[in-house]
Amino acid sequence: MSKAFKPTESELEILSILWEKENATVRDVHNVIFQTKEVGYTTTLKLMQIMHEKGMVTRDQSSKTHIYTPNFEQSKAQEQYVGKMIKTLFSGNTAQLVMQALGNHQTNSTDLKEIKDLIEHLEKKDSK
Amino acid sequence: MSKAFKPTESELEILSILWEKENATVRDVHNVIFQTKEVGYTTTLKLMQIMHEKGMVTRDQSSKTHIYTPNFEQSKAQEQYVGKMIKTLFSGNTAQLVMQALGNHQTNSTDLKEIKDLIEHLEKKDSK
DNA sequence: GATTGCTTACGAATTCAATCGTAATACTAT
DNA sequence: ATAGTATTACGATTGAATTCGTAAGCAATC
Repeated sequence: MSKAFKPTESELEILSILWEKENATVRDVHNVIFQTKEVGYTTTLKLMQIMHEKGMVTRDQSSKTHIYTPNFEQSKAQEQYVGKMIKTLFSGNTAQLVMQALGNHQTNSTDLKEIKDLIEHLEKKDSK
Repeated sequence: MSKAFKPTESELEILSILWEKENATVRDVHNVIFQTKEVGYTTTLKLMQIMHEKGMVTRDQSSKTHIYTPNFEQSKAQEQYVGKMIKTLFSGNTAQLVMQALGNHQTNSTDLKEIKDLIEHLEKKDSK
């Protein structure tokens, strides 16, 4: 089993911004968070410092304004959370999660086709 | 927007058991939790009492041993968590979540067919 | 070279989740 | 009835997450 990766709510929010942007300064991150949450700059700073201590992010401090980079693959987090979600929220029923996701969230036709291809691939595998 | 529903880790675990069983006593819930987690009975009790205070569960206290029932639809929780997950873990890409789920978790052929039907239905809708 | 404005560093306070011990209460079987 | 067992109630503790205030450092500008 790979190392347990268990960011808190706030940490996950910051990570998601870092994943999106590849890397970012505290100011960058704070600006995004501040759009939806009234929170002080030093709060964001502190959180990111703690994340650094925990090894969740790397930081380049060569210039005065530090630049943070996520230290975990987004895909790892995805795997973990999807698994947990299927278990605790969908009683292990993967198909139900899939249907819920597709039913409630827009998906373009290219992506739909891609999913269909995957399913057909799985069906073949299944039958042999 | 419906009321914010934000159970803690432990509360979600308890809810998932209640959803599974329709309703349950503290003992029932504790037995399940205890299989994977060394935790005292009164801890589970306390958690469920707090959940009751918060209105997350209803309890029938007509007999000495109370019976708890979840006060939120599982489907509501699913909706909310799936939405949040797509946003923070998949940068809004629903298809990616679907592929991740299908790729990493067993799904039987009946379910696969059902998903395919849904997709075809969506494609029709899309094109008109 | 003073002033202004960001930035980091750090400590402290606050809040909250989780855990458990103990006591009171009800139920069961002897 | 009494002893034994299971349940609820409740308070207290612990540890972690979150928040922010203040100080100190650095850089650009007047």
